[in-house]
Amino acid sequence: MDILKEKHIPRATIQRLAAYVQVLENFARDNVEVISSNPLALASGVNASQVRKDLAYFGEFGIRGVGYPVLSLIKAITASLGVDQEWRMALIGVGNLGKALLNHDDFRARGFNITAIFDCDPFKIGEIVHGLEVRCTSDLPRLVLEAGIEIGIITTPPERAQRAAEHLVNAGLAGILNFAPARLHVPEGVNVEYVDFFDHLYTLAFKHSRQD
Amino acid sequence: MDILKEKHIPRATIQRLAAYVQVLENFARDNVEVISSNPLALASGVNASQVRKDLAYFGEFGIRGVGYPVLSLIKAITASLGVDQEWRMALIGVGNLGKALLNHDDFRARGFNITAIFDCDPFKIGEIVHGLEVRCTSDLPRLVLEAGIEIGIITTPPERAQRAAEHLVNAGLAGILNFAPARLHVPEGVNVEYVDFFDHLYTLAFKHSRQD
DNA sequence: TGCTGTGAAGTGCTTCACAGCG
DNA sequence: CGCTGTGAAGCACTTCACAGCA
Repeated sequence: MDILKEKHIPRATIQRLAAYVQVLENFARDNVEVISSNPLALASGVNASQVRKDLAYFGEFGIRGVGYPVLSLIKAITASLGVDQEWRMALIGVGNLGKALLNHDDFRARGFNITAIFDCDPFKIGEIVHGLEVRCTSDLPRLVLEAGIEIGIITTPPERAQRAAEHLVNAGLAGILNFAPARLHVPEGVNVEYVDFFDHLYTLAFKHSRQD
Repeated sequence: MDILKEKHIPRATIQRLAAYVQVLENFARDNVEVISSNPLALASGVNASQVRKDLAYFGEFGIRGVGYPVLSLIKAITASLGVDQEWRMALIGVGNLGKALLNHDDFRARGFNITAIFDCDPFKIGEIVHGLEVRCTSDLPRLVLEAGIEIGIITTPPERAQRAAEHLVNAGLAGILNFAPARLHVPEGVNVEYVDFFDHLYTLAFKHSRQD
């Protein structure tokens, strides 16, 4: 593939690549050295052509007649997505969910570090959670610059989510992971990802209602 | 629309309906009584035709020349999705994330109740978390029947997620919300929804890498 | 020979454009 | 007149089918 031609990559492809990494890591743990698109597709729950097309967006990682070397494929995918480097994140909203995410070691293990935490509740400011001091959101711009933060996480109640987003945008962040059940309005160029448990619960409830 | 004709409804539509409910609840809070597809679309971040088409899958809820009555539209959507009733859920894996979800009052507020919790760590069994006793997974089938549980939540580490899924399927559950970073293999007819934080983080990282 | 990489065909979701109704 | 509801057109993603290479 022409490396100069920045082809559009479907959002669904990115999501599947994340899944491939998961299953490839399992194969690697079981000392599988080479895998072809078929078993990889089976384990990921998708079509084999889909796997090949997804991977081909980023380069030619396979060996014809053989398959894909597992370890180098993991590296190729993570490098293509830009997740082979460290990412620093700020979290706004140190409630139950925020605290759980701070204790969730998987983030750090995959290179996503929460390095600063914020809350606008004066009773929380100064508290130490998981080794980090809770700061006032007014300190955000300074800390973003000092700590090289690139992604913001919102774990506030829904009614405070929009304000939190504005704080993050004003501090210069262009990527937001929103756990609050609210739609955010942000300027062009700022990316928001919604982690919405109710999306998923509603889907399950709907399918359950229909099946019986 | 013909109520007898069970048209296929796109998965994306269900997700958007969950978003519409969120923004409609905000409008209701601000005492907006009627809303047309345009502002609803704007607030939800989608196209106005999309809104109308999504709603039309389930019936004719609008008044031509006027718009949609906010309160009755919320009721119509939740009823269509089957989320106007109580849903009972079992949770497997009482770690940090599991405990955070137990403390997350929004679930209960929207009719999704976690009524039984399980872990296979013998040190955790018997512990009381958020008013519920941690049980051994061997008790699952009995409690599912007794408590009328319909949805299972997996918050175990990834290597135990598949076993947890098998416990849930064996107990007769057909809906699983999986928070573990692992793909699950389940029989036909069982629905799995993946809440994968890394999906979203990878997407943000990828877009960020490309934009600069 | 076997499996990748990829144009072409197929499918399904989204957007348009307007008829229809309050 | 304004906004909904909807067939038709457009667009994007998925799957097929096979050429091409190890």
